[in-house]
Amino acid sequence: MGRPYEFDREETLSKAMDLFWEKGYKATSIDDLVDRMGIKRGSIYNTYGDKHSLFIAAVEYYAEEVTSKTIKVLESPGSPLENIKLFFETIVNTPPNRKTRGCLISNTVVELAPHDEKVAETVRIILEKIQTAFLNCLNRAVEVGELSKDTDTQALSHFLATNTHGLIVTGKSAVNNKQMKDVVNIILSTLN
Amino acid sequence: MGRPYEFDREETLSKAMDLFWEKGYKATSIDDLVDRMGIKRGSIYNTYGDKHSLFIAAVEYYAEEVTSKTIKVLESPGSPLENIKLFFETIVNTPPNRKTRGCLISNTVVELAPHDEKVAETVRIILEKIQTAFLNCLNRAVEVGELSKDTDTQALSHFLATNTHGLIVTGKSAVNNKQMKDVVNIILSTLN
DNA sequence: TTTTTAGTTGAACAAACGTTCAAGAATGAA
DNA sequence: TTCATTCTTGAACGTTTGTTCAACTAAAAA
Repeated sequence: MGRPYEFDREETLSKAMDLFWEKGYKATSIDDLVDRMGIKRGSIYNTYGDKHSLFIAAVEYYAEEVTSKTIKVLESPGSPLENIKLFFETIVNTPPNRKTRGCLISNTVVELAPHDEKVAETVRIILEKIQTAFLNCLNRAVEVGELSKDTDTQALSHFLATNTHGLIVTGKSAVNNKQMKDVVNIILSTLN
Repeated sequence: MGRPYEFDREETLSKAMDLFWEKGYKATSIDDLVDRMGIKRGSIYNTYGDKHSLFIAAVEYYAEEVTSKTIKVLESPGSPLENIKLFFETIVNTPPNRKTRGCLISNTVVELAPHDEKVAETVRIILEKIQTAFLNCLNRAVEVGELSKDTDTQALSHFLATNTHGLIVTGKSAVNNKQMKDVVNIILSTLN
């Protein structure tokens, strides 16, 4: 068996995720991670491998813990269009200090994905899940009669995914909430 | 007087801008800059100051050379709504290898602005210019009767700015063009 | 021609970087 | 108790990082 871990491997991964989310990949050093995770360098390498592997693990953990919970709103019972509204309201109502973090996935698409095929692939899978969640939600809206039968749900789902990115980036540059609410109203007005 | 420069200070700044645009701030080292700019370390420091100052100069140069040219489409005579259509078509029709670079301003908003007040302020001014260009264009659309008089052009301008960010981020993750065209059609459909 | 000014060059710097590793410590199995 | 296994620890590694600087070189001014 050998000596057992003295730390919770999920808890420390969650802390690493938080730090990467806040600072990005390049700006986060192993020293920073040691401080935040509360375990020594050796334990990080022994448990998660090198920095790159740890980052990918963090992104995947983010997808499981953060993204999939956000997506659940779209899958919940009740009015699909109301769910989409809630989804965007959640983004807009993120507290200012959290808003500057944006979303680890968007951040990674911008910072790392263009130069790192492994990361790009990891992120692509997650983005596809989000877009599929929008699509399913829109298709259900058609089914329950909230959208007309000739709606191009495929196109609309891409539109909503694009606006999700857009709002998250906008939110990073300390924009006032009224502006973001206005934008959300226009997004929602396209769903008729 | 002293010894004259042996290089064109604007040309080398343009090369630095290209590299920061491609790789981001943190991932670009002084060595990388020496290679790309074709001048020695000392000349870089002597001419532009440290890495941070050079980066801000590069962002400002980008605003002058790239952003303001893109914005000019919105200000050109003729149909304002047609100009907006051209603006978004330019984004969608960016060749794939260039598309992964995205936009230096968006990239900077995501990577650096949240942790660097100086950079954040530089970028904020540029974002405001873009948004104002949209606003002016929309107001002109109202004037010439392409939009009804009760249009909330302020809100719409924020919507268009958000979608610009969204499309640029989407374009970074090697998405197919058909999807982006679909999104642009929906964006344009909100202008009635 | 001499002096002053100012850009060029390459070596050098300390600090920060990601990574490795041998020694120590805690567990279950023999 | 001894052994094998495996996590913990802290020191150490070689690179890469951003930055500085003294020596050199080219032009204009005296």
